[in-house]
Amino acid sequence: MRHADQNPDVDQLTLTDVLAALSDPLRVGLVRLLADGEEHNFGDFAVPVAKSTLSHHLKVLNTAGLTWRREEGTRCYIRLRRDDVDARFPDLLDTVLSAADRDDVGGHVTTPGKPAAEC
Amino acid sequence: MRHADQNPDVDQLTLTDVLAALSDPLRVGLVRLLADGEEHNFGDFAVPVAKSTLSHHLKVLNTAGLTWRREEGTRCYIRLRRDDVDARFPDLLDTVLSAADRDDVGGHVTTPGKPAAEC
DNA sequence: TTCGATGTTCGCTGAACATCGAACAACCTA
DNA sequence: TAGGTTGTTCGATGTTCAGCGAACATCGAA
Repeated sequence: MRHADQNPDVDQLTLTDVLAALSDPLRVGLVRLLADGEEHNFGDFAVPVAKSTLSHHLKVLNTAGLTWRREEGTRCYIRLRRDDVDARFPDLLDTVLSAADRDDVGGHVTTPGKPAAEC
Repeated sequence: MRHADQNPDVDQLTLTDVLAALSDPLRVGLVRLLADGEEHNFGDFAVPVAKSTLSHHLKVLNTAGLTWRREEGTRCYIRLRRDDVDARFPDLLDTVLSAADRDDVGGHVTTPGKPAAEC
């Protein structure tokens, strides 16, 4: 269940890798969901692709340094690496997320039932 | 000398296309040079690739909506579409250019002799 | 131990992309 | 008219990428 090179070091992040990771609508949709700051796992993403494809996209986000992942038993929890990305590329994530929200980029990425939370 | 679909309309620009165009170090280098706001042509770019490759990259930037091009005789003048991009995706270009400057992304893209200008 | 849930990895495919050199078109100039 | 300059387009080549299903590993629960 482990990736070869997970959670790269902050100073290994490159601008072009981050931009490449964000140049796919599905991945932008994932990042928008992750932008709540919470930890998520696969079940939290309702995407119109096979689970192997979802795994691939989440791996791209992780190796680009956009997400942090942590394993617990058979689940892996994923969270946006906002502070690290902000430290490395100030304002980039905010700017992209704002634009993505305005245009609803990756809007086909939703959450399933998600029981209204806050309880 | 004409491209099929040049200078796309402002509201045709998509976030992911722009980010994809900016996910290549060479193209980021070109954009950094273009960030002076001036018009440039091929001769202004000293890049370590064949001229057909340079043509390709400039076309990618143009179809993504990042540059404006204008033909005059046998030369084509290229300029950054900063106002349009800013209108469509506020702060994005500034943010990316700042990060690119800090990391010197695309630093291998330079200007040749460039006779000190301002005369 | 057996089953279900959760993700990863492994081929595999078709599409897209970066790169080159060569050929071409358009224009300017001598 | 003959060259030279400027940039585009056209194969060709090799790489990367998105996508799938199938197989696998791991864990918790029955």
